Amino acid sequence: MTAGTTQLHKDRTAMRVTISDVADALNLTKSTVSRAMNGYPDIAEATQLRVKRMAQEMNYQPLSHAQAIKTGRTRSLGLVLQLSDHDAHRPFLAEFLAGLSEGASIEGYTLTVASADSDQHVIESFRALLRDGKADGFILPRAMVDDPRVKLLRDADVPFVLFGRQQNPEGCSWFDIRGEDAMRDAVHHLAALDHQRIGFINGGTRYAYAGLRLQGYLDGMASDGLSVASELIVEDALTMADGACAAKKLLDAKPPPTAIICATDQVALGVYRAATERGQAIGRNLSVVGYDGIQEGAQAQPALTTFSVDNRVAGVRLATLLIRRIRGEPSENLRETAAAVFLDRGSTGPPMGE
Amino acid sequence: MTAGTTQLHKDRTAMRVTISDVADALNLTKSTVSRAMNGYPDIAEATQLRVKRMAQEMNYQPLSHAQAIKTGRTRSLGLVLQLSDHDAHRPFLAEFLAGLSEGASIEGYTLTVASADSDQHVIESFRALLRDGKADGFILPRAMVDDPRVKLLRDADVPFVLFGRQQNPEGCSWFDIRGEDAMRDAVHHLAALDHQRIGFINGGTRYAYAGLRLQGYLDGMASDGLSVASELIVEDALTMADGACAAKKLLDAKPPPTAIICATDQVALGVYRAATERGQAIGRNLSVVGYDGIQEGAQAQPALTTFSVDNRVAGVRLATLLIRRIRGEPSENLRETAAAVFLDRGSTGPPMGE
DNA sequence: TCGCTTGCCGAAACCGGTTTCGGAACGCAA
DNA sequence: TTGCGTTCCGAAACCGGTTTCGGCAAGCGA
Repeated sequence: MTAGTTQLHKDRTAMRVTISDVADALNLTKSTVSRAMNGYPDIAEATQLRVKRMAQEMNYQPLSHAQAIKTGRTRSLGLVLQLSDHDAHRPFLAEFLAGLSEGASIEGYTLTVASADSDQHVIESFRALLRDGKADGFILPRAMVDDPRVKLLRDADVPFVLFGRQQNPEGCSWFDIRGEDAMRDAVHHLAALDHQRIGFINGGTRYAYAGLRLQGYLDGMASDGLSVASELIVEDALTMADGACAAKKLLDAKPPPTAIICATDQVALGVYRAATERGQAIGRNLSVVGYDGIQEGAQAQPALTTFSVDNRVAGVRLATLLIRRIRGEPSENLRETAAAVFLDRGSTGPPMGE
Repeated sequence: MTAGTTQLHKDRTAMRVTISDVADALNLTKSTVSRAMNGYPDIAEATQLRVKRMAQEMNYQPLSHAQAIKTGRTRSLGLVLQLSDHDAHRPFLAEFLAGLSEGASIEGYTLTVASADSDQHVIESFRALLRDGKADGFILPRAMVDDPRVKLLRDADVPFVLFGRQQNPEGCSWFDIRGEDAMRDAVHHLAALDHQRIGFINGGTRYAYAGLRLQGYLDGMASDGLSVASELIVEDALTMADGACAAKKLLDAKPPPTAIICATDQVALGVYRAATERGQAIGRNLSVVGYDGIQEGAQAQPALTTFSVDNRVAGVRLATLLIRRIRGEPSENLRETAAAVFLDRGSTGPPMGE
């Protein structure tokens, strides 16, 4: 009785099954069980099987912090959020976290989250988490162009994975969405509608994605035989307000663009605002394409045509990549990209001759 | 040389200062150092001081997972996010996390985050985190009316704190914003503008806050001598769409309300949409008051009058309360509430006689 | 002066694992 | 048979802490 097979034991450690329990049950020593569990070659295959089966049966799982004391690794992934970041990524955070913790838990890892409000504090967080063995490696959200986190962790030989790519790939692993492909596709989409003057509002230049997306836009324009006008390109727009401001500038060009591609949905919504203020009808007088797939875009009038990014999947992939990295796979084997999904909604249409 | 005082050690454990190092430096045994650090009474006060000073000087900090193996506690706070939750709380998440990890790190704790997509999985996450010593206690965001998490953790005698209050307070600690006061103040604000027919759209009834806010609304109406019309109250609106739907229902009442108080900003923005579709001008034909202080409210036209909640502070408070709870303080000493801050913006005005 | 408490600390066991080392048992060739 | 190399596992040390236990020395009263 009392056994409470799956209860949240009141009496703490009372009923944890330890490695010794398993060893006793098999008439082996704990050293043998340990080596069997960890796949050491000097254990007979039959024994290894017996041990693993029994462990399964007894529901034994080694205590991560007990192994950590010897191995130094505690089966947890570190994530340091940088808050001074404008709010752009906040809507993604929940899904991203869900993905990370899902990917982590599949392999028996957990996720440790810290936050910091400056580059300096991010570094300090890394150090503290490592020092205390609270993280075996790190996920770096929002890869930056000259990322100080990368420099640090690479030099220190600490495993990490980036959400986003890196110019100098040495020692870097990553998962990323091919934003450049999306921008190129956006151009094609608009060109197919007969747009000629297509503007581009890019995101924060400190982020690695900006360079890629700009290139995608340029490639698209070139491959469609469209000429690129420098006055139709604005860089470094982060917020909705930035987007509105940039849109005004673009709409003041002469001739103005008939379509604007935005590196982020936030910015695209800013374009909505600016255009609406000028009495331009989105999707008719002005076509807009965004990127990210944030919810506000779906609710805008008309719904924003955009490329949606699955941040949950990104989290899952990043977690599994990091775990493989921690387990010793070389970083160059651990690089993945995926495509964004085009959502053709209401904010594009053929250009209006006026 | 090479010492690399504060480097992110490449060579792993190589240079960690252990309890034995401190003991050697003082010509004491590690048992003495341990007891001194933990304030055992059988250590001379002078010795305790010497030890602590030396520890400070040598930058010694016990390895949490080394102590955990004996004590069972690992100095980390658990947070299990429930994703099936509609997206309402997502914008808050970043600030909330920042607050939590800030409050945690002040006391040398870290934050472990997991996620789940059902009540059942939440429970399993709790269990897994406890089992592996990944959490000494839990923060429970979004207190629910009959919260299964509370039942479980209370019975299991695991420390936890709620963001939100609980009807049956036994064993519960919490931090909460007094939404009922806000709703009451909203009524007063509108009554002072001469509104008589004031509608109320409440949030999800499964959440603990809904009951409180409704009561606040009712109290406010009563204390201002206004009569409450049941057709002007809608419960259980979670999303913007719900808000729009509820608003339509209210506006169909005869006579319709001249003002609507919403338990959340999300819902208030839904009211915006519904009202605008009917050609009602917010702030003129219809006054609206929200609650939460989300960013979209500030950008709406006109800016939404609301009560802003500081989720970062909430996180800090919750973390420190939980740590005190873990350290043994009785739960009834660990209950705090704070006021929301009224943001008088553009969405309210005197009722228009028509 | 003696015995007994009390204050303070060291010795050693312990926590739940990992890892090194050595040796028993076995197979096989000489 | 002996000798030798493998295969496989047990014994024991170890990781960095905590905690129990016991003993020494000082302090105290008789």
